[in-house]
Formats: sequence, C-alpha cells, structure tokens
Amino acid sequence: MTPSARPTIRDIAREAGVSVATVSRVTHDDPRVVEPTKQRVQEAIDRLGYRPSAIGRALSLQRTSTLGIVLPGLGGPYFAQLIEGAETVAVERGVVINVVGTHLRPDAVDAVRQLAERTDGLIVAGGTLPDEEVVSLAKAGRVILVAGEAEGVPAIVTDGRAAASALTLHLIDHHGYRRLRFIGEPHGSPDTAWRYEGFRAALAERGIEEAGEPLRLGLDVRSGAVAARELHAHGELPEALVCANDELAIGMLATLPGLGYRIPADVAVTGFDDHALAEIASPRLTTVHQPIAELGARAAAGALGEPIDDLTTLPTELVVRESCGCAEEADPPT
Amino acid sequence: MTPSARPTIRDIAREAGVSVATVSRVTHDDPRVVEPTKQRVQEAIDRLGYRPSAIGRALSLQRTSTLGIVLPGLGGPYFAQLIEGAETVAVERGVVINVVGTHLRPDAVDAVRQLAERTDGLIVAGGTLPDEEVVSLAKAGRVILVAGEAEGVPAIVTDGRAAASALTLHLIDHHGYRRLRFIGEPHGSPDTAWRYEGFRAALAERGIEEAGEPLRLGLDVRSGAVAARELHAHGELPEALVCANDELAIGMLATLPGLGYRIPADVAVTGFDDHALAEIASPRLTTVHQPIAELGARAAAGALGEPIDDLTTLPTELVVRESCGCAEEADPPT
DNA sequence: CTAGGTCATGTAACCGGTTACATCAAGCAC
DNA sequence: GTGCTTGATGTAACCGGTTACATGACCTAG
Repeated sequence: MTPSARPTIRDIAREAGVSVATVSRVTHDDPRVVEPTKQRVQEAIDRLGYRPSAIGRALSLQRTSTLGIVLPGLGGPYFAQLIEGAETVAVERGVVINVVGTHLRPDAVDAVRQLAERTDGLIVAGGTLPDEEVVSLAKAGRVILVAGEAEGVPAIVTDGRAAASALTLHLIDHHGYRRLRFIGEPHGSPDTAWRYEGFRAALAERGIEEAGEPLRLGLDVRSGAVAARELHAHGELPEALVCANDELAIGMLATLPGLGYRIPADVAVTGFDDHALAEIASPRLTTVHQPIAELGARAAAGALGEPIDDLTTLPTELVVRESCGCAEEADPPT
Repeated sequence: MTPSARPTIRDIAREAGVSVATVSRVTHDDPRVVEPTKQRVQEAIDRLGYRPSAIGRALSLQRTSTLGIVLPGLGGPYFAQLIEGAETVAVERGVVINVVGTHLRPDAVDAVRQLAERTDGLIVAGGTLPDEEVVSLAKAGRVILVAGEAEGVPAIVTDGRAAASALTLHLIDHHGYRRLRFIGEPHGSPDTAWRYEGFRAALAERGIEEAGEPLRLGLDVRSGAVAARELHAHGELPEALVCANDELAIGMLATLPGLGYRIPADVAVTGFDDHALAEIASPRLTTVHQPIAELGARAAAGALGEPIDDLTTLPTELVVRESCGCAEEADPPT
C-alpha cells in the first residue's frame, strides 16, 4: 500500500541527521539512544509521517506477527466463534489474524499457500483442503488442524462421534423413537462425518435400522427448509430428525409447522453446536454444546508456538431442551 | 513461516548452476530462458522444494496481491455476504483476501494499520474505526468505505435512510399504525443510524410522535429476545416494532409469541437486510433487501484500483411479507 | 599522560526476491 | 577478418527494515 510514496527509514535518518540504525532503535524504544537524539528522530518521524513497513520488518525478522485461519466459508456462528476464540489469544500476543474462506475459491490451495507465506502459523479447519496439502503445509510451517485430522499434524477436535451417539441414544432410549433419520452430508466435512458415524453407531448399538439414507444437504438454514419440504413431499416423516448442525435444524423448525407437523409431537428435531437461536427458538432446540471459542483459542496458541499434543479432544455437552420431546423445563421467560 | 529452513532463490541458483536472475525468470515463465536451462532449474526447484517467498516478492514489487477487509465482527450473514462478494472479484484477479474483525480487539487501530501494510487495498466497514483513522489510512493507500462515510474517502452505501423511511411509511399508511418503536442502537454503526433517521423522518412526515426512545441493543438474535422481554416487562407494546436488522427481528419473532403476543395481530415486526431466515420464519418477515454481495464486489474492485465515484449508492428493495400485517401471499409451501 | 572501559552512534551485511544493464558467444553481412 | 546484431545469461542494485560489529568521544584509574 504505497501510492503516495511513503517515507522509509532512510528518509527519516537523513531528515534527522542520524543513521538508520538509530532510527530503528528509536522505533523500538531502545534505551541506548540518548534523549536529545531520540527527540530529534521522533520529530522527523512525526513530520514525515513515517510508519515502519511491516513487510520490510517481516523480511528482516523472518516473522510476521500474523496468524492465518483457513475456513470453508465465513457464514454462520460456528466460524465466527472460532475466530473470536483465536482472537483473544492473538490480541494477547500482539498478533493479527487473517482469515481466508476456501468455500468459493476455485484456487483455494494457492490462496492458502500464499497465506502461509505471510503468517507465523496457520489454523486450518477440517474439510477445507485436501489432506496431502495440509500435510505439506505442516512440513513447511506451524499448522494446527481444527475439527479434522491429517497424518502428523496436531489437531484439536471435539468428540462429535460420541456426542452424536449420546444424542441419538437419548432419542432412542428416553423417547423410544425407532425411526430416525440423519440430515446432512457426511462427505462435506469431517465434523459432519463424525456426527453421522455417532448416529449410526447408536442405531447399531440398539439394533435399529436406519430410516433412510442421510439427506445430503448443506449446513445452512435454507437447506433445512428444503429438507423439510422434501421429506414432506416424499411422504411420511420419521419419528426423529437428527440434523448435522443447528442451522439445518432451525430451518426445519421454521418450516415443518407450516406443513402441518407439530414439533416434537409429530416429529422430533435435534441440532448440533448450540447456536444462539437454539434456546430462543420454539420449541427450544435440543442440541450439543461445543466449546468452539476454546477450540479457536487453543488452536491459536498452538499455531503461535505453544507446545501442543498431537490430538486434543475438548468435551461437549448434550443440551436437552424441548424439540426432542422432553417437557418444557422451568425457565422463566421474563 | 520458516521453521525448516526453506530454500531461497540463491540455493536454487547454486544447485542448478545458474544465476538468481535465471531462476527468477524460470519461475515467471520468461520466454528468454532456453529450454535445457529451464529444465535444469525446474529440477532443482522440485528437488529442493522451493517456493518463492511472498514477502520477498512483496518487498521487491511493492505489491502484495492481497486485499484487506475490516469488519466489526465476523458474525452474521451480512458480513459473510459482503466477503463473498469481494471474493468473487478477488479470485478473478488472483488476489487473496484477509479479513480482520475489530469488534473485540482493544488494539483495533493498530491491527488495521498492520493489515494496511500488507495489502494493496482496504475495504473498511462503517463504524469499525474512528473517522480520522479512516482518513489517514486513505491518505496512505487505497481505501474504500462500505456503509459509512468519511471526508474524501470513496464510499459505497445503500440508502438505508430512504429504505427505512419507505418501510415505516408502509406501516403507517398501509396498516394505519401510529405507535411505532425503533429497536437498535443508532450510535452503533452508520447503517443503524441511517435506518433510525429514516424511521424518524417518516414519523415526522406524518406528524406522528415516536412511541419511545430507540431500544438500544446489539444487532444479534439474543438482543432481539432481550428486547422482547424488556418491552413486555415494561407494559404495553407499541403497534409496530421496527428493528435495525433481521437478526434482532428474528429474536423478537421467536420470543414474543411465548409472551402471549401474536404477530402481526398484536404487534407488527419488521427487519432489515433480508436474512436467509426472513422468508422462512413464521410469520415471514417484512424487511428490506440489500445487494450486499454487490456492495462487497464493488468495494473490492475499487480497492484494487478500478476507478470509483466518491459515493456509490446501491438500490434497496422493500420486501413486504407477513410480519407487518400484510396477508399471506400465494406462495406454495411445497 | 596513557591504557582501558563505557557509551552513543554509525557502517554495512543480511533477509528473499526482481530487474536494468552488462557481458559474452554465436551468427551474419560485408 | 571485422563489426554489428541477436539472444542467453550473469552481475549487482534495490525494495525497507534489523542488528552485529566498528568507531570514536569521553571518562577514569594508574
């Protein structure tokens, strides 16, 4: 960013009648510079409006003070929370965060490589890049994988498999549902895949057959609405719909009543993530709470050099509300 | 990102027995290099796993092929769409996008200055930085302001004032409401401020007194729920609630029925932005559609050097659905 | 008075690329 | 054979910082 010829350290040195080393020292508050000199330099800096070039500095220091985050897209609260978590750590260390979304970039791999060049560390969300690319990035620099796995790359995850299984068992054992269906595309992301696995494992454990193939759709609200209409169009609904995330579930919550189904009386719906709307929606959504910000924070710390295990698993919590069929709890609306 | 000593262009030159200039030419597909030499160099590159350093290149070229976007936070679809719009333009030009959220950074100004160093252009959302900082950034580089205004900085906006006014007049003239209240903090962002202005202008035009101070809250779903409870607790509701954005409105839509109010029979609710949920929610939300992706795309083009007017105003569209009291249109749910 | 030490500052190499210009060999015309 | 052109490649300066080491002024102890 240099249209109007920014002054360089050498301009300041000339202006103040000192050497570049002295200017550099002043900008670093080096105590070796004597007061009058420091003042003269500071004046020159102010007069010319000098700000050291981050690129020059990065080249010299071999360090950028930047952390990169690679996400599929920026939509949705999941990623916003992840970033916020990382941000808390980054702020502490004077590091700035750069985010790229791969979702709609045909050249995602290139974009990420370019990002990797400019950062001291990288947080990569599972499902954004081919495994071998993650491995190769990790060979060249510090990379932490979030909600994903790749050979030899430290990863931070939640145990979505176990959580989905617990959720599904709640539906089976507590409510007695035996016709259940999973909504979401397991191949879309490792997170979804794990959730689907947990779902199937629970069914298998209770000797139940799946009510149908997973309904393969995106993870957004609109897909939830589409799913609802599709299920309706194809005839009878299962007893319970296990959605891959809350947004999908919220889309269903909003759409199913209009099609004549009562939730949870006619069909139970569950989500995943504990979205802000989950406890506001009606009925309130049964879901799984995940420490997403914590995930981001740990990943950031690791990416910035803190020692980290090969695999960190953070705990999840089943949040039982009403959409699964459980009675409304005592919870004062006002 | 250089833990495992990456090879530099000089390593390759030595390995291939040529000069750095030749290596540089090979990496640029310069036709002047003769085939056998090119091959020898390429082999050295592959053998050592060389990738040119983006920082070295940036320093030399005085260009980073990077576009920065400064947003308050990354939450919510508004910003996700803005980024997507920018991304389409960036992809075309082989530029990568870096996003920073200022929301929870006490050192936002520093973070943005650092970003500005590393980018060829900057898109700044209104309300993220003090005006004078935006002006000073614009002095040093190419800056486009989105949904904001600052002396001498090219801006792209939608006419939120006119849109809010049209929306409010619809509530007054078409539905006959005369007790209206605005939900949102006008000082929070220019966008909200303009919407509030439009709201007040409409009331003034019809000689109506405002039903109360704006209810000053954040722009998220949860705040909508809080607002609903607060209004309920303080006694009677106005006839119509004009929310600063859809998320706020969706929070109210989800909460008010539980408190015993029917929408729109007892109270009308409107939003702003045309969120994905707006047409799925029930009742379907009356709101204002904004070409957000277009906003992002234009801003990106401008920030990357395309000539741009001082002020570009993009059109909005009033989307009348049910939450304002209009009858359900013919719209087949399946 | 001098050797040695301390301190403020300067000099110049270095980080990893790009590129203007120099160099040198080969080909060609006379 | 000489001079000129053309083409492939090399040399070295430059981008904007940082910093190890050099320098030289001044102080102090012997």
